[in-house]
Amino acid sequence: MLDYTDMRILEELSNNSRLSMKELGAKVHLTGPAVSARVMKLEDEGVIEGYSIKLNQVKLGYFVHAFITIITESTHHAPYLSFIKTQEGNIVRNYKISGDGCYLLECKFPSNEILNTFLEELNEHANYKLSIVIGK
Amino acid sequence: MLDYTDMRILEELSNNSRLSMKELGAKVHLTGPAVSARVMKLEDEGVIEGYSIKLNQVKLGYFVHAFITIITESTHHAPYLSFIKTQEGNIVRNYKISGDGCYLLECKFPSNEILNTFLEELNEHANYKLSIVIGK
DNA sequence: CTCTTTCGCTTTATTTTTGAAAGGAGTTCA
DNA sequence: TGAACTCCTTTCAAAAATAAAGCGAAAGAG
Repeated sequence: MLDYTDMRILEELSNNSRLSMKELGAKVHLTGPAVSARVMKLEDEGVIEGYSIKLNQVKLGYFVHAFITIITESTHHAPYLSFIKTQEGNIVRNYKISGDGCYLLECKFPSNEILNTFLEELNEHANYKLSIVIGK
Repeated sequence: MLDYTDMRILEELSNNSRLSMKELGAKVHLTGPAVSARVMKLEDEGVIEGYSIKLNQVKLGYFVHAFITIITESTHHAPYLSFIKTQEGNIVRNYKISGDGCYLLECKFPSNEILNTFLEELNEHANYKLSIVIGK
């Protein structure tokens, strides 16, 4: 289904999704129209879900990056879920998980103070375990 | 430093980094050359770190997505770190964290069998707690 | 207040890229 | 052998990017 050239295309677009079709073609030894047709096929098949940018969160003012394991006390998660919907600016992703907790929440904050406020509000809806990202 | 238009640009490029400068300009009420200049400035400042694609991991054959909290027994992490370097295809990211563990490892696997093999090898270098991603 | 500089934008014009269309080579299958 | 299909290249018109020139508002100096 996906051949080596397709993998190479995905690799190159992962590194730089703004390559022109001509440049991308040169990298994978195809002409512009040929590579363009393959990319469109990958989009249609849903292999490529979208095109995005990598942002420097520190330069956007988010100095704190954290993962929070959520343990909801009760069996209904709605209060927690509606709470995080009010916190979209700080939330990167909310993964439903099996294992040690119900959710794994990846989030970002401008400061520890704001993280602290967040945690206090969070604690009204769920228990948590906090991991601050130090590197990489 | 970053004004409202810059934020709008980042928002639009996050949704679709392959917009033409002309289309992007229309969305933020600028001409092509004007947006292009702003985007180049955002790149030079390092706010935009790169352009990438979102891939459907399931369609690439990765059916299992997991977060693994790593607890290294000894104080030197080198054995663990060199082990994960041999596993690049399965590893999305390795975060150094404070909190419950030394690292948080995000990874993906084609099957539970391959995850199992990975865990057995991992266990030679570190203890771990496994969380499988179920959704979102 | 006026002159000058700077900044950010638009307009214009050239170069480059995209994308549609036509056609060719290799493969499969009857 | 030849029809149908796939995947590519070539060609060319339309669209976009890019470089350059110029405009107008804001800031600073005399």
